[in-house]
Amino acid sequence: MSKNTPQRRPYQVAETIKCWIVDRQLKPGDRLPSEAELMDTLQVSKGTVRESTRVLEAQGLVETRTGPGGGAFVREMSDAKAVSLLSNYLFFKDISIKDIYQIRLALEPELVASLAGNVVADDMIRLRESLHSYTNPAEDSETERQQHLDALHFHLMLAELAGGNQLLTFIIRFTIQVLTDLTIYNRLYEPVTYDFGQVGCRYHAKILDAIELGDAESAYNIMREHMLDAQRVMNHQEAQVRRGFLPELKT
Amino acid sequence: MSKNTPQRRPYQVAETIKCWIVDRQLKPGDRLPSEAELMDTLQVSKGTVRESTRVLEAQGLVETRTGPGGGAFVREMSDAKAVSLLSNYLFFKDISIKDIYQIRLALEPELVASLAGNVVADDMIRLRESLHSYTNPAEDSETERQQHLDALHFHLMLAELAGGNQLLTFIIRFTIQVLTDLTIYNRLYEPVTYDFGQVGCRYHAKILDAIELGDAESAYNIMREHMLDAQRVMNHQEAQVRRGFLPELKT
DNA sequence: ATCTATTTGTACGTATGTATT
DNA sequence: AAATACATACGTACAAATAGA
Repeated sequence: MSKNTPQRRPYQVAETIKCWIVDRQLKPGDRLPSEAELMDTLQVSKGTVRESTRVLEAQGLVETRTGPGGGAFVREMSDAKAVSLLSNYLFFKDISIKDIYQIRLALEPELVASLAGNVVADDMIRLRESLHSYTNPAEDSETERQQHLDALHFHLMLAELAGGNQLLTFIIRFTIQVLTDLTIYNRLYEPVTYDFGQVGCRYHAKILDAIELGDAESAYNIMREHMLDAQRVMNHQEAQVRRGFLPELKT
Repeated sequence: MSKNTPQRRPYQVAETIKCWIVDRQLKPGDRLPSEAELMDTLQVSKGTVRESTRVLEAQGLVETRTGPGGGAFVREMSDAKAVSLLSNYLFFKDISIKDIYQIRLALEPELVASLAGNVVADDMIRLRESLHSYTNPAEDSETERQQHLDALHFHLMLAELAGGNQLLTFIIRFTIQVLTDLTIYNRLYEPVTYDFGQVGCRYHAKILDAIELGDAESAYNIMREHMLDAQRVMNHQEAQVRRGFLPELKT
């Protein structure tokens, strides 16, 4: 143990604080010691303390506020931050549209099956209303694009309702985020030889019916068909996922 | 836009550097400007530059080396880092064993189906050999535990082979990592009323056969049965996933 | 509304450690 | 072995934000 890891101080400090969070069972909102206190108890300089809090902040574990009563506070990582960090992981890897659809094909049927019979009336209404946006054919390509986004948003709403499995929700959210970004920036889905809005709407309506009836199997099967359908069209899309970082959000 | 975001300088700098990476198409290994250069061109102090570097490092985008020719270098985020960041996201969320298995049930059949007929002989041999570890019943509980870990590792090996879809690989890797940690720390799978090693081995062997034959459908079905089987046992495991952070690795 | 106290945020100077040449 | 080039760490001073009197 002589020539040990030359681990930098800021990371030692960050690890120490993570241990505190675990051991003392700190909850989101709990305050960490002030910079001055940390400097004192850990015997490090101000700069080092600040670098460690930046690390924890970047990892989504804390947020900092200025002023009296300010400081670093434990925080539950936001969905957006998690999505952003995962796209950093994929930045140098080539993810294709096909890859995204392979995952959607596997997960979304499972999702709606677990949703069947477990959606409150209020949410059912919201879901049904969202379909209006793309029941009718689009007139221009701009509203067409908007319809695609709304259709994607429908899947997002479904994912959000699966409070039961938050990891599942997150993964689906991520895939949809990728497709949404593509639709916005790259004008995916064009040229349209296939009416996504119309066909999608029919599938979505049938899925909602099955969910409302509590028919998990039907919901599963219809969603699987829907995804297979989309996948077939998408297989011609060889486009690689855009290389870019998601902006750091202020939330 | 008057009272705009009071975004902190280190984050502005980090964003700027991210833009450089995108615009100049920097690759892993490429060097960023030195601290002194950054101070000069961005007109910020040393402390600010260092804080931004820590942020990028924490997000897995760069690594830093000391000495001449040292500095900050673009880096492809390691798998371990990505797993670690995602578990930060889930830290305050309650993920159960059931949740993990719901995802495995959906994804792993899809995985082996895409693997069918696409595994080179060399890898097939490695896979087959790994089965030896748990073909025979364990004598003591310690080797039993090791068998479970080896069986999980088998699934990990499968995931690694799916070079085609790296997002899929990552997600599966993550679920297996969670279960591995649980087996190590929490002594999951005990008491054993069901012989995981034996049953698992039979499934694994059959899956390998199907993969070798290029029979995607069989591979899919067998894996699905395997997962359903495991899920049934696991549904009694109400254990929540351990709260803890993965250690920052030096790699 | 103004002041004041608290706490983070930024800048700058200096010294030390580390690896390459 | 020595000089060089770079990150790492420390300390201080001051600016900015915010809550409370």
